[in-house]
Amino acid sequence: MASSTPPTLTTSKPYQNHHIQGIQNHHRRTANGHNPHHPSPKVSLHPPPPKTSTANKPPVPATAAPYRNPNFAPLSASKSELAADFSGRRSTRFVSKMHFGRPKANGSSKHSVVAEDALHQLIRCSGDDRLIDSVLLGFQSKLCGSDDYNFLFRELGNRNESSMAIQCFEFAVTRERRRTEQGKLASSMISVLGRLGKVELAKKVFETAVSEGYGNTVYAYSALISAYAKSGLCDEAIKVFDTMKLANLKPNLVTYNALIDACGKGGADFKRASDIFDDMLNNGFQPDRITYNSLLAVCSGGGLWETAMNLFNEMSYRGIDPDIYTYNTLLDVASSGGHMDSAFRIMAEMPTKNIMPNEVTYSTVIRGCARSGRLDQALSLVNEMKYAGIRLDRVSYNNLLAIYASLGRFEEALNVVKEMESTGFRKDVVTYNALLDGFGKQGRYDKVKDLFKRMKTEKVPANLLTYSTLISVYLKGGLYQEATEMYKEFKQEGLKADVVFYSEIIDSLCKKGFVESSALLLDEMTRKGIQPNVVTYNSIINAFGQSTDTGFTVENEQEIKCLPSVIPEGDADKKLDNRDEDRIIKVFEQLAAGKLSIVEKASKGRKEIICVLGVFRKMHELEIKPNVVTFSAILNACSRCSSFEEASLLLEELRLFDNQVYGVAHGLLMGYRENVWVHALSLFDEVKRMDSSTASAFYNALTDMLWHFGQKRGAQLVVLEGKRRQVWENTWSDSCLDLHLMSSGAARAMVHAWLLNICSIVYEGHELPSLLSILTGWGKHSKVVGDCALKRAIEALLSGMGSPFRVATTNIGRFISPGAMVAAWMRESTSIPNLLILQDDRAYPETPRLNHPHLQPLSL
DNA sequence: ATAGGGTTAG
Repeated sequence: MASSTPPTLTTSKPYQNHHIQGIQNHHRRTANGHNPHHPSPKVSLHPPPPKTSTANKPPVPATAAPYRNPNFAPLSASKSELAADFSGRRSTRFVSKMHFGRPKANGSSKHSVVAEDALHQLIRCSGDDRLIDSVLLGFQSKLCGSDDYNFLFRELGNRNESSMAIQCFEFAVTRERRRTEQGKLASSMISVLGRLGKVELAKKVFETAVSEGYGNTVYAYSALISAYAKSGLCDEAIKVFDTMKLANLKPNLVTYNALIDACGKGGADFKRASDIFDDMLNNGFQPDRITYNSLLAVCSGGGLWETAMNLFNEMSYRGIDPDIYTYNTLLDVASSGGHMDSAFRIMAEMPTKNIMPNEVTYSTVIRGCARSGRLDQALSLVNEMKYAGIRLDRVSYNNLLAIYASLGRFEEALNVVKEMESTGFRKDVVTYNALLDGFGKQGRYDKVKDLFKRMKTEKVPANLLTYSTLISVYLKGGLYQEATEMYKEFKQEGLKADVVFYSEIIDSLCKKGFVESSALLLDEMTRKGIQPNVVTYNSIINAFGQSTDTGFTVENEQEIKCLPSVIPEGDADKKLDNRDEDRIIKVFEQLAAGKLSIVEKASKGRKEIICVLGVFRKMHELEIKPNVVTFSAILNACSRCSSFEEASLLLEELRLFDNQVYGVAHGLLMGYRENVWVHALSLFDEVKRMDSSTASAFYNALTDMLWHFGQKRGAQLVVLEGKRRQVWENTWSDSCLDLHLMSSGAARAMVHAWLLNICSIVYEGHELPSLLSILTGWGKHSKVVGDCALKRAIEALLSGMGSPFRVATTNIGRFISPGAMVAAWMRESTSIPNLLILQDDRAYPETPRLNHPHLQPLSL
């Protein structure tokens, strides 16, 4: 396929990033691979045949077992890497997920009773180094070897006495003569520190051990790798691994497993993990269950559902039985990617394999349900869980109350809190943050203030998240005074802002229309050494053209410049240094004082595009990789442009970021549909690998943009392709059309196609169902300003055609008409089909050379 | 050496 690339797709790029290489690589592979392209993009107005999914069935091994079964999707498949790259999962996720000090599951500790004695005596002399040494001296002869010391290190660590643990370690290691025993002590100490998240201390112990001559063991290296893994420091773990090879030590299975684990916890691309896996195979190691479980965890971070399924199948092919970890991790991949039907199927399969779902299983799937809006299912799972005799733990409770709180169902949320407390769990910071967020989003500022006070009286310390939640709640509510107070308190507490903190403030300001102030903070965070990420940028790009009541001016124009790169570097630096200011405070105080006010609309548009282009420039400078959300945002921004010229400035950004996406968007926009359709299809293949809301958002953005600029037929083709791929998970039947997940452009294109289909039923002399209905919901998925109420757009469309559809009295998001009336309307006028058939404003004849046989014109 | 929780874009 696609060997002759049209010129639009080969334009050179300002910088080659992995993403673009990923796409190219991917295409090379799939072109020869086992996963042939969609056979025919022939457009039909009829619903596609039900998708026959093979993803869930284990492939049948072709012949006698090869070393690696070629039937399985290659582990090093670049498509996985691409999907991970493209989907824009948050990179900070794993750090926030860590919980250190989780007690070890296997309770078979090999320590002696004496060790427990020693522990208690040691704890009593906390803080007195000499006393500690004398206690240790007293026990020296009675403690038996590394098992006892391991116990001491771990227990002291769990009691927040890691410096005492290290003292014990030093005591033991200096009195130990045997190298191997010293080595064991060191590995044990390293892994204890690692588990506590004290990776720097672990590293120190390791380095000392190496220089003293007892640390050069595969165990010490593996322990350090694992320590980095637990802190999500994948790069560091890999560095240790490389050093290990240089030191002529052979990694073992545990080393490899720890390294793969590091990839998962560090949010690395799947490619990295699979390279390690390949290296492992090449060195003659057979992967075990933990290897696969760790690989599955990498999929979870990258949202790689297909890859996870392949791995799961590959496991059974190798005869490795899944365990509860396998299932829970697999469920995590499914649930976090929105594949809830698969999640339920897998969960139902567990008991048949004699693996019973536990509280982790349930909370994983419940969370997935909640995220994909399946509230009823989430709640019935909670009941199922209770019925099965699985007690809710802290995570489950917090999970559940967060679901209620986020829906504004506070009574139920508070009931969960009560139940949680009656079970013996006190409210923790997670509980409070969820409640604050929930009440805040509903504008219940009285409750927010109340809760925050309660938090203090109950001595639950507020953390970074608490403050960032509060600040953005107040900003979005226009309570600038309160936002300022919270920010001041946050600084007083000595908490450090991070990228998420800034991003949230930036987003809140954007949502209030203060795009330029946001750009200012973007500038400041960079200077303070906090790297903005793609989410930060996407917030600002999304804000482009979103009109709000509030514009932006400053009393002193010189004071604020939104285009950091335009200011000569030196000047800008000097400005900041001279004042040593905190711009957040400055912006907040201006807001509170009402000094940021409305600006003339015409000049606002111009200012904004300059500002956003400056933001793009900085994104390039920092080499921040855009993701599909960025692309959707750019396309949505195009839809908000009033002129083609303005839109092309934005499209140019798309081109600089990604030629394939640009090629498709631009090609369809310009009417080169026939030439780019093959590329469009392969782009849609990529998009379909993402979670469903990401995928539908992209389709929505692309169709809105095409529709906005008059390429209605192109928009329709995209929509039909999306429908074929079940992007919107919606129904299309002869009696009902469900548009509720679609943007207004996509929905309108869809309505045309659907009515045309109805028309053909009528013209063929068949009877229509007695009632036809079109569901719109509330149209929150369209980003086109002034066009954003899907319902209104559809209403206008339907009435404009003189159709008999009317809003249902029982459901304002639904248009209905008796089938007979629709049939009468269609028969009445011969011009209906012409009304329904969409045309592109710009269309070019097909280039004969690229005339693909499957690109036939749409026919009735 | 392996599993679930709270924060940012859509």
